[in-house]
Amino acid sequence: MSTAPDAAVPLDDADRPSVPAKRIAIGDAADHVKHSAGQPVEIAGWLYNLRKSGKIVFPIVRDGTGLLQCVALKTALPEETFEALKHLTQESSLIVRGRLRAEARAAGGYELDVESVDILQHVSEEHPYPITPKDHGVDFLMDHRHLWLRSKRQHAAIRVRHEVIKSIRDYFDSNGFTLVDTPIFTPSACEGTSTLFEVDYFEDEKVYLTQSGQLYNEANAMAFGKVYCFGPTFRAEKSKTRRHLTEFWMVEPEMAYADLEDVKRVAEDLVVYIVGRVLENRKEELKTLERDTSRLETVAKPFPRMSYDEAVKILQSKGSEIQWGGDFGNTDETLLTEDFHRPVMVDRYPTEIKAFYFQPDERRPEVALGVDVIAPEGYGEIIGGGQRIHDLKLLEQRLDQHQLPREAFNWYLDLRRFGTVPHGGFGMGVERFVAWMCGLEHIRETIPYPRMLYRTRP
RNA sequence: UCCUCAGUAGCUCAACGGUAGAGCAUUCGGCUGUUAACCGAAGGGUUGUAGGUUCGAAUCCUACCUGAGGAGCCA
Repeated sequence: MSTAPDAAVPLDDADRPSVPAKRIAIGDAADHVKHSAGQPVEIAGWLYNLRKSGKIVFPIVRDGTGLLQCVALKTALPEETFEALKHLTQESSLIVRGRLRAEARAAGGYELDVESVDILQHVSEEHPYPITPKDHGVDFLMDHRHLWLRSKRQHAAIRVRHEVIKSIRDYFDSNGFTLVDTPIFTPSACEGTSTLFEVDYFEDEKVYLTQSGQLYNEANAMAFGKVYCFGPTFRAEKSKTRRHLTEFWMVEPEMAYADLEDVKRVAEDLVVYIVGRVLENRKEELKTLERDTSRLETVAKPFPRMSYDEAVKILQSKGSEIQWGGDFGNTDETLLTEDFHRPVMVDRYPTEIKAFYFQPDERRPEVALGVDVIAPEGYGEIIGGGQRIHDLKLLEQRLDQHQLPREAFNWYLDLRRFGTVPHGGFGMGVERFVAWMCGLEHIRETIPYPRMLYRTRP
């Protein structure tokens, strides 16, 4: 379709309305009724569902901004128009014209009295739209993800995602951060731990899809002071859980002249800001998703803070098998947050289980100045970050300990040779955040086209 | 990679060793206020694949394929 959104669609003369109708979005229905009630309007959309009863038909139209019930009366319309509407199939594309009014009996509160209709495409009866208003299984829905996005719940989740992303950008843009994007093709592992997707790069060369922009972020922070990058990230781990994707979006701020406490302050501030924006601007979507928003309204500063040492003690007292030195499993994370209605910040993890670039605590080198923010309600780690090593000697030592090739990190070591300063930052996973906002069981519904262990289509 | 569970009509499921069935979707008919509308009728099947047990297998057994959930790893 090359038709521009506002272009007029050719009409048969018989159907041409006597008064030109103004194209409006369903989302603006309330506004229209308030200010221009009685004026003819047209809605360009798709048939969501249709109920009929003899001489009256109720087509429900969606246009991407909402759903609108229309009413077509046999007595008020030409025979062909009424019959065409009566037999219209799900997801057929159409433009309806008529008068809009408030109507308590219609879902959404507004209703359009149909005066004329253009049907752009009547979906064939031989191959009807596969997603019916009844229940479907996950496998079937995932195979039809390109169509599933038209459904109410999926639509709502993606709009919440949009709000989360926009508020992340707004937060950093209005707090002195510069967007400096980092490459997606990278020559080697950023952290040396997770598995990477390997890509053929012309003749003889291999590159990898980025698993974090952090190392480049550190260079950018030394150039701009406060920066963030925001893009897709790839992990070739064979994780098969409801919290994992192989391709996901991550925002990573990095600040020069910053320590662990600065990192914690920004992380907390950011989370509170996003939650506030979602609650303010996505009420309808959260309602569609049946999200209990009281669990989000309690998200305010300050977040409970604890050290890794304390967290281990709490977990042990709650019956966890965890020993000092181990990383938290998903059940551990849920246990840690169950007494709070806010995200929990845990800092000073064992240096052993953290990436090579984490700054060890001067007084206790066995712990690193890293912090994780764990979301409540079992949504797990949404933020991980901390203070980076700024001392050249120490960083070289850590590279050796991790058996990482010094040569590949030479440019990274330059950052410690030329005006090194304490600095830090974190990464926040967008999809886990959105899953938490929406109260979703599975992360796959938070991204339009999820890429998972055994699913790369559509 | 490991463990557990599931594949029956386009979809969601039932039938659990003895004639494969219902709801939705589709088609036809009825209904002027429906809310996943309702009522009546019709069409629609190599029960994931291959083998085995049995007089008889959707059902029991074996292997494989596909999917889901969990573990580990992580955001």
